[in-house]
Amino acid sequence: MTVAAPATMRSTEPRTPYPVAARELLRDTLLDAAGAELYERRWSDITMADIARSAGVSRQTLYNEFGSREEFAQVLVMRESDRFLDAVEHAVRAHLNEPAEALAAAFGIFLTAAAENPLVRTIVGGDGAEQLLALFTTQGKPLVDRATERVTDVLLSGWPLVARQDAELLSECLVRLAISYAALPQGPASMTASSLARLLGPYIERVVKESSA
Amino acid sequence: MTVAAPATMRSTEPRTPYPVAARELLRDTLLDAAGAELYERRWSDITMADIARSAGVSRQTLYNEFGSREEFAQVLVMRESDRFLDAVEHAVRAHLNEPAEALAAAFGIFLTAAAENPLVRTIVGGDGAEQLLALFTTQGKPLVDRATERVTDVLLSGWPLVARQDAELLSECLVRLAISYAALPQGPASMTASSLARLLGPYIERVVKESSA
DNA sequence: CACGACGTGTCAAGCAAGACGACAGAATGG
DNA sequence: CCATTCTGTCGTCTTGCTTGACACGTCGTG
Repeated sequence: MTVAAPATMRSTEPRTPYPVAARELLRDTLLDAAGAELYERRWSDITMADIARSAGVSRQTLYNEFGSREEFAQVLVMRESDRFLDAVEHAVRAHLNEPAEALAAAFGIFLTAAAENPLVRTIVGGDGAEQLLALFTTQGKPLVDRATERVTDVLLSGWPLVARQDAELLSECLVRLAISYAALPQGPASMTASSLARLLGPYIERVVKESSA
Repeated sequence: MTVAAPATMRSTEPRTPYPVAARELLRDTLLDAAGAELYERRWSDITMADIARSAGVSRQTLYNEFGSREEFAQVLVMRESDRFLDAVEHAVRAHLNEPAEALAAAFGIFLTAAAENPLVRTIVGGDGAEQLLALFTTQGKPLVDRATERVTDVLLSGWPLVARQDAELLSECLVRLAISYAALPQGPASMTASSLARLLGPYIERVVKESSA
């Protein structure tokens, strides 16, 4: 029962000053508003005015904060992908001893989550989300780069002896495969996950083994 | 694994508009700042300027938001007590079938949490917190009233047939006893809790029985 | 006792962020 | 082809936070 000393009261941790927190809150509120709208309408039917109103803010502030509809969508997608990466990271850390298992678990988690995620569903499933879809594919460089970087970091922190180049190659391919299967699923998530584990298992075993030799 | 659909994305729930959330955030940040300061210094050594600075805000906004040092302290204490009441509420709901047990559990939780809570510790333990102490006792009407009301609500929602008057009497006495034992502990928390359960058990059994008759 | 130092509470002026209204340009649909 | 609607931008107005100043009361010190 830790109600007695809430996290906000630990003196050692650096509490975020209000101005910073307020800005963060503003951006989050706007992104959340968009997310909520996406639950009901498709992206092409949601106007900037809708998002601003839904966040309780003027359209101008939305533009001040994000520049344009494009950029806003970019950030929205980015934030969502970060959440996926959190889950993936967690899954990998739970299987540090069996690399292939880690891969299967991470992919399983990812694909399951993706299948349920409303943002992903609206993109994959329906019309009117072409703009968003592009952010994962043709315009997806920022996303792929960032995701690759994060996955690389996870790999290197979990298996420090693996060569960075190997980790980067693996990460990028994983990210691309993840996006591909999220966009166009093939059979159940666990099946896909284990298939990929079989496919990439040998490579993983190899680089891990080499590193520990 | 619910990472896929974060709570902030449920369309049905009423998302809080930014202006409201920002205000809330401002107040919380200030209160948290005070809490953090209380970890290190005593209340009488903490200036309004300290709190404002620690929250990353000007002294004036602190005054705009809370009026005076007194009022600020009042709110601070109030918020903390609300957290305790959350814990108590939770404990009670876990023992809806055995009223006396519920009482013992709630008191046990409460006293244990109070003993560990930094705010309470600074008030009970040391000098320089007389102003805060007063808010629990001589100036404690708002706190006692509010706490009594909340406890009454919990009781009535758990045992709907109990007469409101009985619940109110019991609640007020419980609140007052809780404050008293928090301010001046007597032996271990569990001991005190069971003693009180023995003391008030008969009354509780009585009103519950009467109500179900 | 008088004095300076310090904290509270208040005020006015300055400034930055958001709200509001309006507009050009592009896309959409009747 | 015209009307509508949305995007993106601009200028003005309002609001809220900041800054600096000051009166007042309290405390510790010479």
